[in-house]
Order: sequence, then structure tokens, then C-alpha cells
Amino acid sequence: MKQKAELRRQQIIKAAFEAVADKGYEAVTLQDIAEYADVSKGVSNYYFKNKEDVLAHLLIQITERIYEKEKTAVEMESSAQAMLHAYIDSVFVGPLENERFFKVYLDFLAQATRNERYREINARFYSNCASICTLILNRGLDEGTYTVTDVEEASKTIRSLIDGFMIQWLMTGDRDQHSTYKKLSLSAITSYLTSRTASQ
Amino acid sequence: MKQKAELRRQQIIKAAFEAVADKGYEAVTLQDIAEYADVSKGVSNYYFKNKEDVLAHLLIQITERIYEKEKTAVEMESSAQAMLHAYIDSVFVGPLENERFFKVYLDFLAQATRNERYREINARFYSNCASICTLILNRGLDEGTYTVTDVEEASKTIRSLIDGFMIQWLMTGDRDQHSTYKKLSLSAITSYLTSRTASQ
Amino acid sequence: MKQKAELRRQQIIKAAFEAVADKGYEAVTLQDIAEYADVSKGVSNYYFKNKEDVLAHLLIQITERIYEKEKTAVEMESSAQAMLHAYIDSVFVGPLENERFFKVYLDFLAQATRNERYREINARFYSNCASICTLILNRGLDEGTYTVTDVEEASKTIRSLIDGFMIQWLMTGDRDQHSTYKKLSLSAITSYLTSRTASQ
Amino acid sequence: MKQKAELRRQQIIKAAFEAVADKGYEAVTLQDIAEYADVSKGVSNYYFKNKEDVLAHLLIQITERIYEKEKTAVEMESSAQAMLHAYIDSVFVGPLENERFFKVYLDFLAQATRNERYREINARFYSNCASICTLILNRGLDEGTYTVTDVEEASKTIRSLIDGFMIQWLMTGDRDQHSTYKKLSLSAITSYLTSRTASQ
DNA sequence: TATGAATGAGCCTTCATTCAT
DNA sequence: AATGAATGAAGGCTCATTCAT
Repeated sequence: MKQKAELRRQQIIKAAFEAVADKGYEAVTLQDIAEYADVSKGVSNYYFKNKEDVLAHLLIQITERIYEKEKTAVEMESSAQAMLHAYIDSVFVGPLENERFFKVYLDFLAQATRNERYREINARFYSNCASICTLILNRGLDEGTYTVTDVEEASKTIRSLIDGFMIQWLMTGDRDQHSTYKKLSLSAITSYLTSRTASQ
Repeated sequence: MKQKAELRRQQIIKAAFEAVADKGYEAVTLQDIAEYADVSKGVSNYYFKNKEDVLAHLLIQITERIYEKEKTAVEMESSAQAMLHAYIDSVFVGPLENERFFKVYLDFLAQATRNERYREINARFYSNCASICTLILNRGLDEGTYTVTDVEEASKTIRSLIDGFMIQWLMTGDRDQHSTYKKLSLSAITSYLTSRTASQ
Repeated sequence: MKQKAELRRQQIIKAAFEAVADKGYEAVTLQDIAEYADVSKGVSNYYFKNKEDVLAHLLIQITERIYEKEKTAVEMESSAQAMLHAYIDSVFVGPLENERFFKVYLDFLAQATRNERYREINARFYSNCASICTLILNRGLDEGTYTVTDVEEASKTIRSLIDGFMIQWLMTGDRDQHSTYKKLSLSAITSYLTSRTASQ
Repeated sequence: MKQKAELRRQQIIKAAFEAVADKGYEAVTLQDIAEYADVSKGVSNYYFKNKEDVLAHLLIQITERIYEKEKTAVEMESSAQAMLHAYIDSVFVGPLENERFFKVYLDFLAQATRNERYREINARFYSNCASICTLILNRGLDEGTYTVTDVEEASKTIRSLIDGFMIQWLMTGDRDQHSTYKKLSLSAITSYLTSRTASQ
């Protein structure tokens, strides 16, 4: 019984992702979601409190899935740089997938500035990302590969570079530049992590 | 005559900014904008083609104003680090102002993924920001302060760090952390620009 | 299920007829139609694509219903003059009904000058009316009662006289003159159909 | 002083005709009329009580002008058939002019079913048309060319045929058929006027 | 459990009209 | 005499939500 309900909820969340990716956070309607899920209009309201509830669950889901994937990928490697590569490969997985995911994620970020619940979900995502970065950084520090002194600070910097470059790539409107921005990310992060400067 | 019309348009754009900052890009109504501008409902449509036209002009305006301010601030300095400081001071001008501006800007970024016009306006902004960074970077390279090899790449990296940290700060929901993220930005950028690594 | 939807559509079309008859084609609002149908504001848009779609269906319906009634009436008679009488009786059925129908029809004619879709629907109506006239005329020619040589031409002439007199009657604003104009129609048509002139 | 005002009124009425011919009675706005007249938006309201007042004056004007033209044309002829030809030539003056005039006139007829003032203006027009027909008919009766017994009735029949055929022509949407419907009109009217039947 | 008909609030937009200049 | 800025009512339409089935 419960299982079937959970399946339905998954089906709706999945459809919501596709719908939001195609139409945008605000433009999407419950009707759209129902059509993508191939169910009737009333179903969303049956399994979720309201539209925002569907979308909040969508945000939870995509951020968790992304985290799981990234974590798994990173944990398969042993050296810091291999881990970093694996991480960046996981993040910049490909133009089509990134476009869909990041459009949706950016929509949520914009909403989150005015929506406490979304902000909390994102905080958990940030925290998860930081845990991955911490893994990599600690390895790099152990190895002596990395020079950064503050792990938390470095985590945030990595996150900034990833988000910043991903947004810039999206704004080009040119899928072909995906690999360029991926390389840019990797290079900037590596450069940052391995810098030896007077200021540090 | 013409001047008065331009004033009215400014009044509406200003009101639109306040309204969007408070309510969000999609949530804002022409009614809202009218109320913020203390004019009647029909005025926006009198001075602009439609709602999107108001908002597009808003995006143009805020990106241009920001650019002018940053440019002016940077041009008043002579050393690379002083210029960078001035730049970061201009960007992270203060929690209240940053919060209002960046909420609105993030809204536009999210819209821009599906709106060519917004993407173009943002491209001009990016290009302007890059010109400021280029100023700083060239000075730093002349001075020998900076070690980066590719100015364009470095510009993008600086932009990424600024956008990325600003978003992270917004997501904390905590205005008091503004100075923390500002310092983080400056430190990460400086570190990146002055790094001496094997990879470079 | 489907049947109930069709009933609702009928209900809305009927209400649209009453509303247009009372208020006029352009003056009528979806709100009006909803009120006449005793349903909520959104129903018209649920069952029809938009306002014009409701009205186009209304035009189709009234022209088809009128045609059916006229056809049935004419087919029950055997002599040409009896058929013509039946036809005119069907057309000039009574002041109240004629007033409602013809006000609406005249509204549509005026719209049709700028609306291809309405013109097409009216073309079908014209064609149907012509088929009735052809029935009558062929009978009259067989009988030797009528003298006209060109059936198609005569059909159009009959249609002209009916429309022309109906408009003139409407323009009097005097319901009591209905029978006068009806007689005028019959007399003019009969006279035309049975004329023996040098020119023919 | 008075003269200049009258000129302005004429200018506006002329513009209103063009605007209504192009856009339709209901679609036309005071802004449209102002633009066609190359004056400012407020002028219509300065010289006329309101929008309907402009349009009522337009109806008066076009019906009077048409009447004058037709009357003049008919009065230049001496035989009944020549007068009738002149009349029909005046009415079916050409596809372009007829289309513009009759679209507008049909719009007014549709409005007139719900507008007493328009109905009165049209009644005057009808009466004027009847006076022309009476001229022709009396001449034809004097000559012995026409056989009709009731002049008033015949006038109305002529009007019916003209309006009816003009509408049918408009509904074809085919300007090239103008001459066909013109001939049809003339032939039907002649046939009616010269018929010798048992019923008369 | 699931449907989808129905509701009605609320949005953007248009436009006649007013009125200060 | 003329302008055109400003108003605000009103309409078409969309859509989240409710609810009877």
C-alpha cells in the first residue's frame, strides 16, 4: 500500500522535474506535471499538499541524487587529484543533463531567496557538497598536493567556482562550450588549491 | 516634455526594482509596480510595451548602474591590489543593498535560461565586468603582482567567485555573514591570481 | 461522460445565444454567458478554446437549426406554393423569435466581413438555404407555376428578399409590423417567381 | 470660428469612416480615429460628446452622402429604366468603394438593433432611399413600363434586393463577383417591377 | 485510489474619458 | 483650441484548488 503511494509520488516528482526543466519553475502548471506523469490533474493534489509541496520534494530529490552520484564517484578514487577529477566529471556530466538540471536548480535558487523551506533544502545540499570537498581536500592535504589552509573555506570556494562557471556556461546559450567551462572549472580549482602565495 | 516622460520611466523602473526585490520576478504584478511608484495601474502599460518590457529595462538599468559604479571605483586606484579591493568593495557594498540587488539579479539569471533577450543583456554585463577585471589584471601583470597567464580566463574565474559567493551568502539567509563572504571572495581571488603552481 | 460534456457545451451555447441576443455580439462578456448559463466564470474557457470559439459554435448551431426546421417544414408540403408558404412561415416564425435570432445573425454578418471563419459558416448556411429554395423552385418549374429560368439566381433573389425584409422589419423597431413584412416577403417572392416579362 | 470647428468635425468623421472601414465598428478606438485624422487623442472628445457621438455623426454623414449621390444620379435621367440603371450604378459603384461603405453600414445595422439613435438615422436613410425609388417608380408607372401597384411596397422590395445582394456579395469575400451581383440586382428588380402575374 | 469538472481569484492588457496645461 | 498624461473600470484568460463521483 505504502509502496504504491511512494511510487506515485516518485512518478509525479520525476514528471515535475521534466516539466520544470522544459517550462521553468513559475511557468509550470499542475496540469503540465500531470501530463508529463501521464496521470490526471487531481493526482498531484492527492499525493502532495499543494503545488509548492511537489516542487519542494523535487528540490530535495534532485539535490540528494546529485550528491549521491558525486559522492559515489569520488569515493571510488584514491588520490586527491583523481577524486577532484571524478568530482568535476560528476558535476559537469554533459551539456544536456547539466542544462536540464542546472536550469531547474537555478530556478530554485532564485526562489530560495524568498522561501525559507527551499533555503533549508539547499543548505543541506551545500553541506553535502562540502562533505565531498572535505574528503578530497583532506586527502590532498595528507598527500601534500594541496596548499590550502582552511578546508571549510576551500569547500566554499570550490562550490563558488562550480556554480559560477555553470551559470556562465548556461548564459552563453551554447552547449558546445560545456567542455570549455568544465576545463576552466578544473583549472581554476586546481590552481586555487595548489597555490603557493605570499598571502597564505 | 521628453524629459518628463523619461523621469516617469525611471520612476517605474525604480518601483519595479523595489517590487521585484520584495516579491520576486514572477510574483510581482503590474499592480504592485504601480503601487510602489504611487501611480495608477495603467501607467506601466502607458510607458512600456508590456510587463516584460518593464522588467527588461530594469535588468538593463541595474546591470549598467552596477557596472558604472564598479568601473568608477576601480579607476580611482592605481595599484592592482588597490583596484581589486575597490572592485570587491563595490561589489560587496553592503548587506542590505547586496541583498536587494542580488535577489533581483538571481531572478533574472533564472529567467535568462529561457529568455534570449535577458541573456543578451546579461552578456553585455558580463562583458563589462570582464573589462573591469582586465584593467585590474593587466595592471597586476605589469606590476608583476599577478601570476595568471590568461586574462580572459582569469576574468571569468573572478566573476565565478563573486557570483558563487554572493549566492552562497544569500542562501545563508544571514545578513551578518556578508563581511565573511566578502573576505572569502577577496581571499580566494587574491590567492587564485597570485598562485605559483606546477600546473601553471 | 462524453454526453455530459456535450450537454454542458450545449448549455453554454444556448446561454451565449441569449446573452448575445440581449447585449450584442461585442458587448457580451464571458461573464454574461456564464451568468445566463448559471455556471461559473471559468466554464466557457473550460469547454471552449476561447470566446470566439464559443461564438463560432453558436453561429454554426443557429444556422444549422434554422436550416433543419425550414427543410423539415418545406418537405412536408407537396405543391410549390405550399412549400413556399411553409418556408416563409418557417422563416418569419414570429416577432419574438425572429427578433432574437435575427439580431444575433445580423451581428454575425457584420463580424463575418472581417472574419473568415464566420464567412465560411455562413457560406454553408447560404448553401443550405439554396438547397431548400432549389427544392421549391424545381417543384414550381415542374408544375409550371414558376417562370424563372435560372434556379441558382432565383435562390439568391429569394435569400436577398428574406434578409432584406427581415432587416427592414428589425429597423422599424416595431414588432407588430412582423406580419406586414412577412406578407411583403411572400408577395415579392411570388411576384418575382411568377413574373412574365418581355425581358425573360 | 464656427467654420473651423465644423472642418475639424468633418476631419474626424472622415477619419472615423476610414478607421471603422479598416478595423470594424467595435474594434476601432478613439486612438485609431485620432491617428487617421492626424490629430491628438483628445480631439474627438473635444468636438464630440463621446465615442458613440462620433460614430452616430459618421452614420448620418455616410447615409446622407450616399443619398445625395444617388439622388443626383437618378435625377439626371428621364426614362424609368435609365433612372433605375443610374440608381443601381450609384449603389453598386465599384467593389472597393462598396466594400468599405457596406462593411461600415452593416456594422451600423447590427448596432442599430440595440441603438435607437442609429435606428432613427437609418429610418431617415430608408425614407430617402424610398423617395428615390418613388421617383423611378412613378416615372415607370407613367410610362407604363412598370406593373407594380403599390409604390411603397415596391420601394421596400427594391431596398431589400439591394441590401440582400450587397450582403451576399460581401459574404463571398470575392471582389470580382461585384459585377455579377450588380447584374443580379438589376435583373431581379427589373423582373419584379415589370412582372405580369395572375396574383397582381 | 483516482478523476476531471467546476470554481473563482487574480493577472495582463486595453481603452474611453478626464483634465491640467 | 488642443494635447496627451493619467486614470481606473472591465474583459479575456489562466490555473491552483476543491470535491462529487
